[in-house]
Amino acid sequence: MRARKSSQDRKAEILATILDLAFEVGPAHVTTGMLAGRLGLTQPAIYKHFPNKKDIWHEITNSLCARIRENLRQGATANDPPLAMLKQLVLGHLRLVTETPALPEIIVARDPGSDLTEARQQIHAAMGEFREALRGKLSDASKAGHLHHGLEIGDAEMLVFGVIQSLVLRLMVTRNPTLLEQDGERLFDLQLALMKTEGNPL
Amino acid sequence: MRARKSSQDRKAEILATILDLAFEVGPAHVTTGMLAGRLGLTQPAIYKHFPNKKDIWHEITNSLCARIRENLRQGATANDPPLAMLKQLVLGHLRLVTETPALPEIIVARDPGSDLTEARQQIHAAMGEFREALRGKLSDASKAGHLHHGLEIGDAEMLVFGVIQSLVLRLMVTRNPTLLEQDGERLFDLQLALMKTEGNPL
DNA sequence: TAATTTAGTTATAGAGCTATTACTAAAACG
DNA sequence: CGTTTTAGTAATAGCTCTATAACTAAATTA
Repeated sequence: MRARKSSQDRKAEILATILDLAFEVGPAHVTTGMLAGRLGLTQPAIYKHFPNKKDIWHEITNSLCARIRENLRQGATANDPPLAMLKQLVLGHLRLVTETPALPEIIVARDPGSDLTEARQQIHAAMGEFREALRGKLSDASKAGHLHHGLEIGDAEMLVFGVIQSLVLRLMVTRNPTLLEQDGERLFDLQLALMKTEGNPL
Repeated sequence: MRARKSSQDRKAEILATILDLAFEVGPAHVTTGMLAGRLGLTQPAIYKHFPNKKDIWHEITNSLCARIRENLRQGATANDPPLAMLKQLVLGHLRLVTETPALPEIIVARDPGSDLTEARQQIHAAMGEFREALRGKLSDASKAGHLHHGLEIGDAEMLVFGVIQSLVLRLMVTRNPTLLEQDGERLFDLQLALMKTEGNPL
């Protein structure tokens, strides 16, 4: 019986650790035993802080969705030109993924039980709002004449989202989050330069 | 004791079914029981055809890698202009994913045991060759002056791969492979039009 | 047609995971 | 300081999954 911590501290530790483990072994394969082991506890100790595993994911979900939407609000309130706000949205999201590389793992996770089903659905919903926000900024930019006319907004959104996806898949394969933001900014600027009205930008 | 089939037929059935299930529930969550159930057999029947689960994935891996590389060769042998060959590579890969939507699931799968580890590694290797091939075609096109000079080949590769990734993630979220090829061709053409030397292409 | 092979069955060992129960001792509180 | 609360433990029930063993009957082969 060692190192007894306050419930609040321990809960926070558990939530942070489940995200670490989710990135390492995949969200669906994080066990209560692993979680406890990493915290130097026995497996049933987890159940002093959460009634069941699903509820741990529930809190993770709320926190991640909140952070996705926080980024969304930042992009929405500023009064910059639409393409600057678009860049803020994209780089903000890449920063979130860099800080929490478990996020894309959760997005593509499959789970046998229903522990992660709610998490996945909620995060998909928040990501849907993110894509809507991208679309909104692209639409504003297009109306302001900043993009090639004839460029469909839906297609532009797919291309911009593709920049993010390309980087995120590389993260999932290499397990290395460090290059995301750096390469992200360069690629985003490039993709946008290609979509802008003014001629040869390179 | 019903419907006894030849070993060859049954093996093929098992391989086809594990891919179906991998798309439905995720590769790591396909159980021998599920597999047998879908084929109208009992769970241990699977072990009359494969010594263990890992070996089923091993055969799946070989078959998928072969198909990835087959597409690669088609793109390599033709004598078309480099950007036409690039398009062939990309659309060929999207066709493969449409026919076998479990492929991206395997690429991002995490498994607790080591059943899928080899599969994932081998497929990552084949996908690395695919990206190398994209890079090669883009390099040829660039040298022939078909692309904006100043466009880094590595960046161009990320953007083209991003088109694929954007579509693949949508597939994983919507579970609907039907739109891949159709939208794929349009988005690829668009991305390439933006990267081409000749001015405003829209 | 009789003997052999083998695709299939039932039963079960053994491992890992979630969650509960009963107990223990460190904090918090009066 | 004594009582209460609660973060922790050990033990274990119950479930699911992989794989093996022993057996059975449908095909194949002699």
